[in-house]
Amino acid sequence: MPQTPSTRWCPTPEQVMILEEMYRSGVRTPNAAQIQQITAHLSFYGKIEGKNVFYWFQNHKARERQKLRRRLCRHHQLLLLNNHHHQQAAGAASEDVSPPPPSPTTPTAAPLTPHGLLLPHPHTTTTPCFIPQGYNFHEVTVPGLDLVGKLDSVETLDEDPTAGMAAEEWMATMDFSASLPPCCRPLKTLDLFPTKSTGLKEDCSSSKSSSCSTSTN
Amino acid sequence: MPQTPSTRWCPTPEQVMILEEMYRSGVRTPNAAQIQQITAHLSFYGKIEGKNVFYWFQNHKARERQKLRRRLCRHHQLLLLNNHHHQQAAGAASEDVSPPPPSPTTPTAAPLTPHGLLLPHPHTTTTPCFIPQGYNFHEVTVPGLDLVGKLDSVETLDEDPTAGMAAEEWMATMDFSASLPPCCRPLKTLDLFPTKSTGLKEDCSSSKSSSCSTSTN
DNA sequence: GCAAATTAATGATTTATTCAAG
DNA sequence: CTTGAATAAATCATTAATTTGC
Repeated sequence: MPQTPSTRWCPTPEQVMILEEMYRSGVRTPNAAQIQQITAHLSFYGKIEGKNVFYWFQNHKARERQKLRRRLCRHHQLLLLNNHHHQQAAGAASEDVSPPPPSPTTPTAAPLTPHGLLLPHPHTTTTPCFIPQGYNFHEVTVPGLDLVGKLDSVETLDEDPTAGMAAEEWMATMDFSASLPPCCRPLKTLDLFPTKSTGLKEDCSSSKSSSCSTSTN
Repeated sequence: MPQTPSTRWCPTPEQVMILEEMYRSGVRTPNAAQIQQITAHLSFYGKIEGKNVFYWFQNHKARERQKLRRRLCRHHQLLLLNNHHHQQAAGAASEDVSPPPPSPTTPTAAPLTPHGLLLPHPHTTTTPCFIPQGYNFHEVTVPGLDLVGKLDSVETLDEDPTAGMAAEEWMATMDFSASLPPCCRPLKTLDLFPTKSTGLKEDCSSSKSSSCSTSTN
């Protein structure tokens, strides 16, 4: 018998297909209920857990972003190079970089508080490379698709407790604290247990400069 | 009646005290079972959920690290300054930087827990600034404490499926996919739903240089 | 004293980074 | 090398402290 329980989830092609379709349709950070539904749906095609769905979207989102970033970076560098060498090099970009919409009238006003005060900590981070602030590569919601269905159809609660939920919060929907035996309420003494040792990282003058640097590993 | 449901958890002093005590005792990233127990314990003192415990440890860990980092930074800068000016300035440090023990013969062996368990992946990251690799500021386990108790006492399973679990994984312990009504297996069509728009950030050549830079606002 | 205005803490979310299985 | 899994860092957002003018 296979004694290797295969520690990690191995998605079937159908599962991947469906997940990708959902992603393409705009799903990025499904909430608890949505993850439940997706999981239930995909479990028809193979073994799957909620956390698999959760991680999949997390990873896919991150890696799409990273991919795009890399592409834009390459594009940028090419442009610089071309500008430098004074060559026109029409369609030289090796990959079709989806044209970043300049977002003509992005309100992105300065961090002015409703009180009319300058914010002490301008969260509008330093304008990256040349990526427009509000540019989201895949937020477009293709309305004609019905692979991705109404995920919040069950239980049309009016109060909808898990309304704005997203990401990790889904883990909180089931308050399992009630699933404990009633005997462990005042649990007077607890023993200590080991923890993972993670040393300090980061520097005083952190200069990450990581992304897009054609890592030659 | 208070119509403000108070979206976020407001820990009671007792809860904070206990959590801090646990942290001091070495708890850093409790796993699902541990979180369950802690939650059950703390729920005696006030409303609390598992995710609150999870977040608390996450935040506390991060912020302790950050605090220490800052202190070390200041210390470092002071040292540099003093070395530069060739002044001895004995105890000039404005804050008591917990002296990073040079640990002459720190066996800093792999993260071996008191239980004799090897931790999954030590994440021995790139050596930062000047912080010794295996230096964990609060990993010391004070053995005489019984505020923190044996958290993994319930259910001494032999197979122990959630053995090396930690952090977010606790959310996966309850495979709620089974808690769904059996009717929703092949869920043929799902409707799309809106997602939060989160734009790109980060740069190609990111140079944040944020921390420790005595911001003169 | 107090209440609006700010600031500091900190709970909650999202993003980036890293590890390692396949 | 791809990608599932896990963790850390960054960020957002709300509450508590604290300040400030009256």
